[in-house]
Amino acid sequence: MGLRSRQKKLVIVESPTKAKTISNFLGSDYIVESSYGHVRDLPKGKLGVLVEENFEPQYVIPRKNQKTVTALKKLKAKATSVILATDEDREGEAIAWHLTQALQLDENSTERIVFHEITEPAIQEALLHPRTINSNLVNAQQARRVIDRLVGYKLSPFLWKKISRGLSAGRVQSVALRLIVEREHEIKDFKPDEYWTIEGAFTTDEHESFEASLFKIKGKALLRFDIHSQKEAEEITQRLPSLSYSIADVQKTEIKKTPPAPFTTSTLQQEASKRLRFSSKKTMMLAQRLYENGHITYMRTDSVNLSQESKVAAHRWISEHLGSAYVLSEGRTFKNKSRLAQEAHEAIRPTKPDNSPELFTSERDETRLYDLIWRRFIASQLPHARFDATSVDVQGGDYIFRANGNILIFDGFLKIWQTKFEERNLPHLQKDQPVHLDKVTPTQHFTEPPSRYSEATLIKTLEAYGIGRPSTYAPTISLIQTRNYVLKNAQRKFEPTELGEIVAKVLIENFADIVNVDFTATIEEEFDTIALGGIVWQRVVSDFYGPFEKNLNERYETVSKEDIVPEKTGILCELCGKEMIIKFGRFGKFIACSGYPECKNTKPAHEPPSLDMRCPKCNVGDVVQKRTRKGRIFYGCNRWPECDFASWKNPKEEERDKKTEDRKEEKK
DNA sequence: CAGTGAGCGAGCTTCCGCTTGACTT
Repeated sequence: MGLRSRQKKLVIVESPTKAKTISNFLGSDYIVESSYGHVRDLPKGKLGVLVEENFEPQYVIPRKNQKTVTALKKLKAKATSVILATDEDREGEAIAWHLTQALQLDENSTERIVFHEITEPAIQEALLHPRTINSNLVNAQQARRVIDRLVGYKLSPFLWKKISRGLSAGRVQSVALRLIVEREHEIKDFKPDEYWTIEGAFTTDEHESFEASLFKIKGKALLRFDIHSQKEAEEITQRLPSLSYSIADVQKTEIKKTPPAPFTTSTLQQEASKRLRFSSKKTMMLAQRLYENGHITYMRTDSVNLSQESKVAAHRWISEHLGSAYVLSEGRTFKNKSRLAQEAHEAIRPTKPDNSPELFTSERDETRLYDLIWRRFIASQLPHARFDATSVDVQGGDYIFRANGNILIFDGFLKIWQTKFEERNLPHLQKDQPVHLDKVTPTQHFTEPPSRYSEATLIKTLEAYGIGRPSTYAPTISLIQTRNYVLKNAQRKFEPTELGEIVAKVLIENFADIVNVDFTATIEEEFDTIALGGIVWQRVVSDFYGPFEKNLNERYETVSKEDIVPEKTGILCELCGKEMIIKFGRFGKFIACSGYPECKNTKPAHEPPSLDMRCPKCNVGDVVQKRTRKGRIFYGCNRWPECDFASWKNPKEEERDKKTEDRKEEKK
């Protein structure tokens, strides 16, 4: 036994599930183990970057990784050799390199293998062509890590000093916050613009009716604001009834709708939020369970690749259950959008496509998420949907109306993946056929402000800018909420808190180019140059840090706490007579006595919004709207703590509901 | 269901991106 185990080779990957899969392919000559992600990192308690010594990182093995490293060291001692088989990207290469350092392996001779899919032939093939660690790729990761550390650990203390302790800033979280804050400003500044549309109801001689919208006047297509007022709309509508109308043109085309790609982390989080109302955190927790129980492939991915086997399995399921009309002759392939997407990774899909959700029994939410993943995958291998689109122009004098018809002729992937679309039926119409205008309806519209970000749209936006990774979308969204920078309102949309507004303002005014959506994209280009061996990584860090540090030092001097949150109020303390001043805490501004700690008098800086009704409990105070620590709205008496009335429901609405109930009772 | 800050001065707060269990209430 001892002799046998000494002959084994140790293969290290990053996750235990991947280890198990590969172990099944490799048999008894190999032992496959997992590193559980990065084994070394910068220390949590200090900067950990020796800026003056060419940005030398001071890596440590965090306590929680000690056990893993000790175990791997033991296995290494018994093994004939070690093979590093982590992902073929920047982070994967760095994990491999940190392993050589933590396990005292020779980084220039330790075997490094990569594969483009986790199948037996692919892994056997990879074992035949080992390489060594690509230090350029490792260095690109070090630059990324060090810049993130410098930004985070230099900007956060600035906020502690100038605003309040415990705050944070970073390349990713601060841009997320900025997006939410700036969207709020756009909404606040929005001025609605009026415009009108004119609809006509037509009938044919055969008494078939249809609707069309005014589309052209004197050969000129109407733009959105061409009819800007009621007066303009009425001028047009007056002229229309007296004209005689006929069909000027009929165009028929076939429209194809292609199925969406199978899920990545980002699109899964978006759809689960939209369709199931799951937070990204909940989605990831459920997906992790599905993954660990072998039901789905890995849930942190930005790739839309599908293995050939999975396509074959989908093909089989489709032909058995949906019939030959739904079978594609060849599997459908999707292109990866993300520049950093990993060819070796797959989209999130069911591991056994035959396990359709009806057969699936487990916790309800888990099943619903599986159902979503399964449908999206099957749909991706179905034919496109086809529509007959008809466009009909109706002319009367100088005026042309247009009607659009849309009829589904083949549902294709829509059979499995339902999406909203409107079918609109038009009667059979021919060119030059006369029609009658029965009714003209002018409609007033107003442009609407952009909508606040939801989890879904925020993740979509961050991903589009290349900010954050599949493993960080959900944690980032949690972080800006636990920091009290943003809240989710009743519609599950993000609104900045007073604190979030102030933090964003300070960062934008003083560190504009860092909390910018383009910052990540710009440095990613630099990281690419490092990865190709075009520049040393410390040079990139130094070019960034020089100007950054200079600016930071200046801002420490020039930005005063008093400018950010002025303290003066002019109010005198009713307990001790000293002046009351504005203080800034975790929950925003509040008013406190300047005699602290002798006098601990405080009051809220903002009066809570009043419902303008008597407190139902004490009949003396007024009911006001307040928020709990977590941000949830509740209603209480303004005489608190003398009166302890509190309710989740709006007591005014409750009263009204009760009255209508009573009226119903009376009628009976 | 309803909060919050400083200090002799020590020690701490904080980033992003990999990956899962292991402290206890």
